[in-house]
Amino acid sequence: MTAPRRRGRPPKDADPLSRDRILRAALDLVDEEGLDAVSMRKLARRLDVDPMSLYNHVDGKDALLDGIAEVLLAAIPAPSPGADLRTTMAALARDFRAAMLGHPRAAPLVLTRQLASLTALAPVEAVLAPLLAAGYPPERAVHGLRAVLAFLIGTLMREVNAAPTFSGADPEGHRRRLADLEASGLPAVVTAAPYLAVCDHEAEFEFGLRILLDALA
Amino acid sequence: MTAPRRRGRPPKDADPLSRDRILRAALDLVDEEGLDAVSMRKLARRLDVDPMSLYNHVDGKDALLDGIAEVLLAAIPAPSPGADLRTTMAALARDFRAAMLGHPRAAPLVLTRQLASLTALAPVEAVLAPLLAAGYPPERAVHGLRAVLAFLIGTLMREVNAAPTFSGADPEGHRRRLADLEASGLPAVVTAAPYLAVCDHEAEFEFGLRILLDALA
DNA sequence: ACCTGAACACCGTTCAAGT
DNA sequence: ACCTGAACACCGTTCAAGT
Repeated sequence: MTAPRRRGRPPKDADPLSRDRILRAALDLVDEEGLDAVSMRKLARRLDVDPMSLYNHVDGKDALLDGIAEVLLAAIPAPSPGADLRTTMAALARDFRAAMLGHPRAAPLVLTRQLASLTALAPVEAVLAPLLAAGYPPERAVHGLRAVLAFLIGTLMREVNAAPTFSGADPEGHRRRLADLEASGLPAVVTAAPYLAVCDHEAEFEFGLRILLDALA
Repeated sequence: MTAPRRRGRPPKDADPLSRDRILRAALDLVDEEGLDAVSMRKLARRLDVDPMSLYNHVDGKDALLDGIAEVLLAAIPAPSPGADLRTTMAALARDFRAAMLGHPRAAPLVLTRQLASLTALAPVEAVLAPLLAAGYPPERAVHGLRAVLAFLIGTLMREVNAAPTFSGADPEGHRRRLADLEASGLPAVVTAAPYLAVCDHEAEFEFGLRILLDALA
């Protein structure tokens, strides 16, 4: 059995606390138990530390959540410059999506919050450069960038919030949804019911990305 | 001074509690103090009622938030059927946006949560009908619907989260953002800096909507 | 500089008791 | 059927006390 913690600094054998270690533990916590389960106290318990110790490295709960979002954003690989618009944009969009799907329960933190926006300047450069090279006036290039970003955020929000059943094989749920749609009596809804009752997120993502890139090219 | 509340049913002169009255008070609370400020106890205080009384009409805090989202969705006017795709879709998108901007602090509830999806079948019909009439196969019509919806959600999420300053006239913040962008040294970012430093949400919305409708027409 | 514990002002919700 | 209050198991954060 371990001796009870005394006051003051911890024995030197304990791993020192650090912002980095805290953020990694927080992301683990979100992955395992979801966003609502995050609390300073529970996180401290996981790190075997007093709750107030966290405040030496993180500015409070809100800053902690911002920090998790940053960790997620940092996982997006750097864009390789120089390719044409379609290639660059599609690669960035797919990498962004992959990063979010790697941590679906934490993803709303980056999709929902006001990103400091300066943290993500490299991808912005990677997208704007080919747009400008293609002769877009800067104002229109920014519009294009923002339209694609909005689509990305909306698609991913749907994807990470969707019940895991909605996409995959849950025959019972699927049958019930289909029946509900067909019972609506609305003609176009009834016609499209088989496609409304399921959602292949990958296909939706690729479809939307394609028509947006078509529109910009 | 008012006599203290006794146990049991309230005196007959008090407005009876009801799901509807609770949801309206909750929406007011969100509008005034933001989503984080919503608590069952504070809401009960506003209604001059014991916190536990709310549970007779609402299934708990999560159901309360769902209820607020439904109220917001219900504020979208019914689509007028029969017009062509572009007219219908643009009208629906603008009405949806207007409803969210009417309650920007509550909007994330409908943008973020898994809508029961069956509550909003009328707009789905209104969008699918002209797509099918234009000869779209049902599967592609559903793709189109979902792409536009994703764009809408992403745009509105940015809009309701953005600092009010980012769009309007805050010369100091604007100057600082512009300086930061120009200091990045990234050539495309520097070129587009004047447009990256501000965001006219209305213009972004109309631009994205236009290119999506172009792509679908 | 960093860690700790007690304390304060809150939460959501269960449950038994009222009318 | 509906409302109430006490109680339980939690929160985030301030502040003084430790080393």
